[in-house]
Amino acid sequence: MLQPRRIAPNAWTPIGVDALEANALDVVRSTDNRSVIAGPGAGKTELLAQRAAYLLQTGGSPQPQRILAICFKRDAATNLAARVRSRCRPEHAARLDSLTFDAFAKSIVDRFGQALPQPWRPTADYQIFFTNPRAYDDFLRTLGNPPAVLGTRDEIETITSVDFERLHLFGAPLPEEPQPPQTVPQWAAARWWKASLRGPKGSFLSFPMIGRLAELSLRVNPMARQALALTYSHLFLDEFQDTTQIQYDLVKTVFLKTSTVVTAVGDNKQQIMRWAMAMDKPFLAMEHDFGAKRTPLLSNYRSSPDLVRIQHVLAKALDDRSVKPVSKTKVSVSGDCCAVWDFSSPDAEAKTLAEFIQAQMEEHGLGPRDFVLLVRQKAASYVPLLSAALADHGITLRNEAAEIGAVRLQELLSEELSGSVIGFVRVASTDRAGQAWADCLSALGSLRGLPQTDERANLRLEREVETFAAEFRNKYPAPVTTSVKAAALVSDVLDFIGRSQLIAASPAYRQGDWMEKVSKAVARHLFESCVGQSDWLTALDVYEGAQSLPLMTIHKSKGLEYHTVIFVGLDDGAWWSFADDHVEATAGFFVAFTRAKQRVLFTYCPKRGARETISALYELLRMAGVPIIDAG
DNA sequence: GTTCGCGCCCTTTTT
DNA sequence: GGGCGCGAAC
Repeated sequence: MLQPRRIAPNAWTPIGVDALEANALDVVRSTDNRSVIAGPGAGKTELLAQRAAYLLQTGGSPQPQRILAICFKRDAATNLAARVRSRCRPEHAARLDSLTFDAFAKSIVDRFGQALPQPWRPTADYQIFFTNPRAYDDFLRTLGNPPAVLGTRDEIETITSVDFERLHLFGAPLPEEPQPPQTVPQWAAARWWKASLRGPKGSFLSFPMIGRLAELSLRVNPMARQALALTYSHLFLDEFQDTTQIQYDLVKTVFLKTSTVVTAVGDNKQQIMRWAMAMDKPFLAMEHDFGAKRTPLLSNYRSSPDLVRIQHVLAKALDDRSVKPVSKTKVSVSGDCCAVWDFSSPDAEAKTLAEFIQAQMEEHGLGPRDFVLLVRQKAASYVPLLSAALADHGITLRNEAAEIGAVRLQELLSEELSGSVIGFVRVASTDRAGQAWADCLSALGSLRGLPQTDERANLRLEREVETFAAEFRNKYPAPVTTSVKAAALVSDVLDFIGRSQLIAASPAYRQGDWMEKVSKAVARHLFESCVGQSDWLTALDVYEGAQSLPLMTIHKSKGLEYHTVIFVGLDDGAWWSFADDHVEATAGFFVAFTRAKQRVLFTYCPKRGARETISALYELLRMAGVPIIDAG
């Protein structure tokens, strides 16, 4: 369905959905800054997708201006871009830049970083590293004595890695001219910056550092700043509750007091990244600084009315002013939509759950991907018992966080390299007219930088792929049987695509040995997925987990939805952190609960811990009328 | 070799 | 809060 080139604003209607609630439509058509606070299932990403379509199709974002959408996670950025592509003409969709915060900040440093004041200027070929608290501890420990006028070595010992990162390294925007340190922590922070910017092998930067450098490089470069603000008529900020001070300062420097219209969406009740430097009250800051008008969304398109009622009890505990959303779906299950199941042993628990899931799949015509097993932490430790019991009922369990060599399964699947290899295996084993061919050709075309209009080049490419597919079928007629063969397959595909093309499309592969690590992980996971499979398409299903029941942590489940959520282990053991920060832990509980469309089950087993520390969570469930059932 | 005690890790995104 | 690894002490 090709959308028209231009639609009059008053003739525009939402695309691909039945309707949008009044407030959502108001935000879609808004011309002022907005902060959209909306609970789970309210359609926040969908709202942004519709707004992008509206602005692009009605000329609200006039040519040649663009829309900048900044998300927190890669998959969210990809997802938003895909939704807009499916609703708009290609030339419209191409005017949306959907990026992660880190990619946005890096692009600024790459463009304007060489114009930074000399003391802050990184080398042009800077490398990226990922921080962990240990890195700060190690750095502080190996630091020499501070200048005597500032203090002593002992003072360094008292700096915690959290304070060092949040307060001393990134607590405030960088000054144009580095100031002489007045305190020992300031001296240590200055040493960190210097060591990172002026290393023997060039600069080594982390993303928080890149964020701060990006902000400074625009602050000292008004021309660049203005050019950027003029490029973007509109700015979208997704998952705004997770915004860090560094990211917010960057947004302010670029877009404050410009004509760019800002739309920030998120949900304070789902703020579970505070320990990762998320701001305290980002929406209040946005409303204060940008004069953003708060617009709540009041519908829940995900969960049944029964679940929404219970969700509201939890929501009240997180924010006593929260308003109960209106459920837009119907109940489709019988029995309790939510219950706590008590078990005498993890063994009994695994058996009962496996039986229940199989029965539910049959009763409601569901697949394994309609269910999720959620845990608070250490997913791998739950795997042995559960996967054995599930296997007895013909269900395969998949730990989404399992490590395949250096790469986590969930990340592996979103890697360009993995997608390419899988794409070629699919092409070689499916009909020439199928979707796989079209996807593969367009992906390869853009990797090689072929313009879509160059018919001759595209035809040549098509013939090249046909030849390669024929060779491939010859060499790998059936799923690979050895890990050596799997590695050879991956290598063959990479040779055909061209490693340098892949690197150009995904700069991350230039970094260190990341490409090597991902290739190895793809080969290993491919080999493991082929075991016992007689045809390629089934093996690919195993690779992608299309027929497996997912197991993951709450954090991983954010943004996802399932027919039935089974939370395993509602006990003090898994929720040890509840005592430290019960607000963030309750937000985690809320995120877990709100993934469900129809049913939420919690399991408890005394062997794993008491339920004293988290009695507040049980009290919330009791208040909502959720029964505790002795399940065996 | 075994045992004790201490400290650390749990939840994570990002080119 | 509990489990694990590591080094010291026996």
